[in-house]
Amino acid sequence: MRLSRYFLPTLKEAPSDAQIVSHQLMLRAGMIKQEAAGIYAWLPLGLRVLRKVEQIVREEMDRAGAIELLMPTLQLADLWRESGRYEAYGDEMLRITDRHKRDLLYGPTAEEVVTDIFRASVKSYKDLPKNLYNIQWKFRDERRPRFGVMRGREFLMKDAYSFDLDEAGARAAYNRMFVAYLNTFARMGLKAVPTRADTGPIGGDLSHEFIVLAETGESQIYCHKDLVEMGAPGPDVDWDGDLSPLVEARTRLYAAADEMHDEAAYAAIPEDKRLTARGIEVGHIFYFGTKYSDAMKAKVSGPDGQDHAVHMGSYGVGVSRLLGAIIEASHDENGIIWPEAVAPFDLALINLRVGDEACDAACEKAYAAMHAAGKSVLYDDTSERPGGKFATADLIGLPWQMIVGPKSIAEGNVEIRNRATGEKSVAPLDAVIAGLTGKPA
RNA sequence: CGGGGUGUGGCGCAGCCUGGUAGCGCAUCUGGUUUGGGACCAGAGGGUCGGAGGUUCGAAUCCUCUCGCCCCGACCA
Repeated sequence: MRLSRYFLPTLKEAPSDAQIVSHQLMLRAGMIKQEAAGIYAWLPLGLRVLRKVEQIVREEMDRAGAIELLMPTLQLADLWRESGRYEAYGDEMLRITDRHKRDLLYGPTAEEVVTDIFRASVKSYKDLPKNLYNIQWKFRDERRPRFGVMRGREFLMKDAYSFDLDEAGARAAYNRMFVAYLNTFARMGLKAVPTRADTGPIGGDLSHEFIVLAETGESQIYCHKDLVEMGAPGPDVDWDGDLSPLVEARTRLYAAADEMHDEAAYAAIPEDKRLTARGIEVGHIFYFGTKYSDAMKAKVSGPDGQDHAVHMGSYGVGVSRLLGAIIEASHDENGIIWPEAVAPFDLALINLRVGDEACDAACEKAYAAMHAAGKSVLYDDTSERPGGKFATADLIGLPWQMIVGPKSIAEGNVEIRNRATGEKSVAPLDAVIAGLTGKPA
């Protein structure tokens, strides 16, 4: 993409509304524009990142055996009356009436809809287990939206729902999601700590929040240090096998947010292994038994010939929130530093002297070569001055910057700079292209 | 929802206390000089001061109401 033709409204100063660094940087980098409290338009650069994050979530869900569908944003109130949540949900639910005076709502979550879909066709235990998910916009009319996309009213969420014949099956489904979440966040360059969470009226040990460590996070967490560095199991696990050892290796170590904190258990951790930190909740998984299947009569025939209410779990990832979390975890005083997996473009190609024959030719060559190799490039072909170009490139945080100027190109060289490390080197154009594309010069 | 702020050109702000018809920086446009880390000179455009009502000869400024947005608190992907 040529910057001269792109839509990238960057800001030198952050709007005073933005209080935390990720919000400020998203606005300054031209990723989002606020339309109302907690409601944002996704500008081209922001949308590219959102799509990348979404795709990673999708791939990891698919790998774990979940099946994607897409449920509507507008749901029927009657379905929620059936589950008993229509009145209970309160003011956070955006209620809408259509021209026929029928009560609708903008879905804050989708247990009712997915249960309705499930019960309409699944009648036998032989069709289990199933895990259905979608990545769809949600709306929760928060009392106080804040921090940009971290707590928007409208937000993009991946929500998955598992259906099993019994608790043992549900536990296996839970473990698959647990491992999938570890892999998902790791791919985005995040260290997400699974912390025990409140299971509500269901009880038991099957609810975890995944918290990304970041100084500006909203949650205070207490955990065993080893948990942070334990890493993710990776894709090559036996998804149909017993994943509990992987899960237990992590749940065995203490980790809790302040509302679940147990000071005595924390004190039992060796002192040099204790970690208290701030964090951002990016995922939440839980098992809720037959709460909805009972209320909504989602039953299957079991091997015993009897009807059984299915055991369900739900698994959420705040996709749009993840962008904020990634930036909170990865930025410096100059701007965003995107992990390669989610960067909106692979390379910032900076032409320091647009109109100079040698500079233009070198940039065009690099631009074409990168595209031929399947890499995405944001080519700054504007007549902006060098200082501004560098500032913009740092602000939007692409992993690599190739700097083409008249001084170095006279010797056939360009500069290549890594945004994260700041390391620079000067080398012949072809060698730099080869390094970036993985193809020999 | 309780408490506290705030609203003046695209962004950041001053002016308000003590009423006299709107200003600064950045950005934008034109011309020129420049060009390796947010240039310089000259010129230009852009604001019914969130909205409504009131006081007054006169309101960005004072009063009333209202809307938006932000922060702190209790809840959440």
